[in-house]
Amino acid sequence: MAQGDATSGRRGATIREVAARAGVSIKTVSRVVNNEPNVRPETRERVQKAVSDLDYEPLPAARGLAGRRTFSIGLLYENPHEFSYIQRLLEGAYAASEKAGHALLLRPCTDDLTPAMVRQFVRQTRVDGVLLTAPIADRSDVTSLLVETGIAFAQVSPRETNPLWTSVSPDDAQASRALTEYVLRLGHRRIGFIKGDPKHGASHKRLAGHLDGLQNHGLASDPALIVEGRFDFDSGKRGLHALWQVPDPPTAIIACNDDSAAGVVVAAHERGIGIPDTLSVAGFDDSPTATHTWPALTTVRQPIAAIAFRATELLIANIVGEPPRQETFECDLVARASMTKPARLREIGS
Amino acid sequence: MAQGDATSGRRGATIREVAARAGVSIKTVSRVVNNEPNVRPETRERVQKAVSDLDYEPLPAARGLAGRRTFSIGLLYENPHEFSYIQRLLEGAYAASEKAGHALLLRPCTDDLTPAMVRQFVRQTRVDGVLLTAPIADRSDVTSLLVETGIAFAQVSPRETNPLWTSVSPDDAQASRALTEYVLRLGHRRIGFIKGDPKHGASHKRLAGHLDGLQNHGLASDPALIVEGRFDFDSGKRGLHALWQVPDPPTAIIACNDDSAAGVVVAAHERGIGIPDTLSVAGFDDSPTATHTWPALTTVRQPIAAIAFRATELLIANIVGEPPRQETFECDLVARASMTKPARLREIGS
DNA sequence: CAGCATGTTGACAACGTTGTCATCGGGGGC
DNA sequence: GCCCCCGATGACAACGTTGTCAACATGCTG
Repeated sequence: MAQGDATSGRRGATIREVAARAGVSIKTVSRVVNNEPNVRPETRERVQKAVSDLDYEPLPAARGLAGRRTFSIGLLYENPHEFSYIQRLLEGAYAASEKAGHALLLRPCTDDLTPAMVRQFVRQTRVDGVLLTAPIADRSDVTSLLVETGIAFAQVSPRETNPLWTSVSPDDAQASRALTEYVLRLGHRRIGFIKGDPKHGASHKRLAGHLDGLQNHGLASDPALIVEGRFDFDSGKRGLHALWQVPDPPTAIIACNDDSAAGVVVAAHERGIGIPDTLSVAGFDDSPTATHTWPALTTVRQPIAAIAFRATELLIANIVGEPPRQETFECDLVARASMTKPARLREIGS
Repeated sequence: MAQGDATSGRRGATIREVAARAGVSIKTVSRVVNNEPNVRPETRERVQKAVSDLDYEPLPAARGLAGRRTFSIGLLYENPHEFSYIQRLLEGAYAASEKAGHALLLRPCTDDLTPAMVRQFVRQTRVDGVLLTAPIADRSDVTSLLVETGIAFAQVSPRETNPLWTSVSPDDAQASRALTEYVLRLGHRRIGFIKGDPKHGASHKRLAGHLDGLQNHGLASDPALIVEGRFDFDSGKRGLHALWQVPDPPTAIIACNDDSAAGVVVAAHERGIGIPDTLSVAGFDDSPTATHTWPALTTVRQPIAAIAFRATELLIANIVGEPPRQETFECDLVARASMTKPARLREIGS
């Protein structure tokens, strides 16, 4: 099977030829190919041999026409700030699709996405289901449309889960709490926080986790230390400027993703603020950016490829009748040079 | 899913219903929908009205089965170092696919891609054609396979063009020459060059353009100033270390992409080399990285979304019988803070 | 005015698979 | 020993569209 097939590579074998070679009806071939029950093991084996002998591959168009399934799923995503995020997501989604023999259809979106556009995509492609990635996963007009039209879907990193819908998310709140507690353990007491894009559920969860972490250590949060952001580099720069104007400024800043953390680092350089000497910085996502800043960023690694893989698996399972599930993945703290003990503690030794 | 009940609008109109409403045969509807000639304008209009009244959308599966086309194209790409590159490429390819009413099927690849894998992808999905992005565009085993099996394809940024094949590329050599001449005009005479991944045609073209630029100014290239690289951040760091060991080190470094240029910048910081005071740096691609380093990178903007858009258009045109074409896009120099005149010239004024 | 090319339209047969239902046998309950 | 049930298999009709080819109308040529 390593070399080009002996049969004319032009047109593939049909189910009829397989059936003839195995000495069974086409229906039986169909059963074997689709892993249906009620086929004698001996027959199944014979058919499988014929299939591989002829290098038979069922024609998706014919399957789609005769059955109801197209064996393809759509992936809706909004052009994100961190390109590596969507890239790893695609990787995971593709791997799961391929494993299940499904095609992955792309549908890049912008923030002016309307339900009508989703409807057209679905009607045009006839995908069996769609993967909704954040922040589209939280568009209730989109989910309503899909529920109404009976199209299966799975949410990746939605803000809220719904027991009737399939969803897979990182445990953002927990990860953020752990990061905050790590910062506190290093000795920081004034911690700035730059929020993420409010459209993304992750932004809210990360803030909530941060506040939890502070509370766990008996600290009240200072509203002046929490500033707006939108997940982009400039947000980080603006965030630093805002936080540096606060009387008694922070000794550490947590930004809601690596891009904005990189913005903090660069803005700090521009103002001559030493990192991590004067200011420690951390981000989220462990994107390439995290290791390309100087110094490299302490961050939280999010297994987004695994999350997308699982979401795709669950989506396909749901399409074939499994009940919806909601799952959560743990994230890991990645300590790097951008964050150390505060100067106060370093000076007095320890 | 258990919700098989056909609520309103679940199932779209068929060509038969459209034909009945317009008072014509299904074949005529087919002609109108496919923009075929030989339909009276009056009839065409009547059919179009029926189509929009019923919100008719032809079923791809049925079209694929009856005709030969699936109205879908595959996109093969290798997980790149610069994620934004592939992201913008997807954007362009999607836009063109959508405009032409085609679906875009994703096929992420790794560097262990074999022709057999491509073959399986094509046979499984039955795409009408594939878009080969660099460096896969240069895999002669892959192009041979596609030629043999008669699958249309278009190359994005191949190393060499072939008059028989469709390809679209940036004018890397010209852009690189322009960048080098820009650096020379600033007054630099010792220019380091960090090569890109040799698998990519762009790497070779950028080097060639650089050498051309030097030659145009009557300068010989110093082999010690040209070092290996692979388009990644670490290449840039290694490149700086290597170039800094050269007696009479460069006052400017051109890296073959922004990621490796960012590596140069960070490595320089680590060694206390001031940028751009002591060393000027430039990259290629104008990725987000270019504005996220400190200082921001002088670079060459490559209109990759437009390139992908055009490649997709040409691919689809080729599928319907147009002859192959080879096109080139110009690139723009983007000057930023990472590159200035050499210190030598700044000190003596001007 | 006959004859012929050309434009417009429709009837019908594919296309390759799955869904439905019928058929055939054999094993177990009574 | 009879009957029923169920597992295994196949015949055949969809599924919704396009390709082929024939039929008919129209306008132009000679």
